[in-house]
Amino acid sequence: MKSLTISRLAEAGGVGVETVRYYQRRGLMPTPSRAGSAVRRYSDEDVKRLRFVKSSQISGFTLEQIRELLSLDATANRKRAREIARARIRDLDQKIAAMTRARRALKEMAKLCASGIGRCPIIPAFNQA
Amino acid sequence: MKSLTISRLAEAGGVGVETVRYYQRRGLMPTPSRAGSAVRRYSDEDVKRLRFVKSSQISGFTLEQIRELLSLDATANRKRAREIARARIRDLDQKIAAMTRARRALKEMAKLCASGIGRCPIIPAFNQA
DNA sequence: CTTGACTCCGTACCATGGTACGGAGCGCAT
DNA sequence: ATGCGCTCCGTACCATGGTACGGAGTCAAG
Repeated sequence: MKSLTISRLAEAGGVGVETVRYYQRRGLMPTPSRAGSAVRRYSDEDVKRLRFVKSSQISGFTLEQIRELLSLDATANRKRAREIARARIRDLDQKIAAMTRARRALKEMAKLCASGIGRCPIIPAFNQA
Repeated sequence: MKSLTISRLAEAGGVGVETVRYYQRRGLMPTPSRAGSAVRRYSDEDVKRLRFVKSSQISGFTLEQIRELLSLDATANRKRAREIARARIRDLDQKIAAMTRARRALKEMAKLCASGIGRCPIIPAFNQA
């Protein structure tokens, strides 16, 4: 079960060893007991947890929000869990909407820019999109 | 034309005065000449520029990337402008995809969580989505 | 049983994106 | 003309999310 060293865990999660330690200090990753040995060992569950942290980060969540989401996995308070999930979904919807507008604006700018009429008008493209 | 004080500009852009000054230091906002007076004045164009910075930030661009995008507005190098636009669109697509997956996972978790079977399984929800 | 790689932990340092502070000067209304 | 609030500028400080360093200990292959 717990067979990975920290460097293997980090490798599997696509982060550095120092980053894993940082996540431990922030309460995002466990610090397993040393179980007789002098080194701590990690499981595949820990790899999944680490990957969860990474993908949540790409979605723009702060480490604190990710810590909160992870705490839901083990919570008995379903009401709170659903509230938090709803709040994060709202955040995502707003950001996705902003990015979709930005994407449209960049496309529009590239088109006008290619047409060769005047300059590459990025500010109006955004402020209208 | 240039009639706004810095505090009016900041207000119109929804940021603080110190933030505008910071953007000036970072080359994102102009530092207009004092034109005889002791205070610098800003135009509606500057307000638009400031709003552009703000909305680009929500889309996850760094200030450096935003500075680059702003520089396109005045550039004659259309090829470079289109390349940069394409790069930023790729960034957006990746982030939008990640966020869409995260949204689906949160929805799924909320559903399972509401059903009352077992816990609120957030990690598997993400790692499958 | 040594040697080289890895672990552990504390602490320091870094970049990004601000926010706050403080002194000096200016400008407008009373 | 005087005061209140704003401006200007430099500098300091802050939170977030790492990254680096250094010393002591450990493990495992030769």
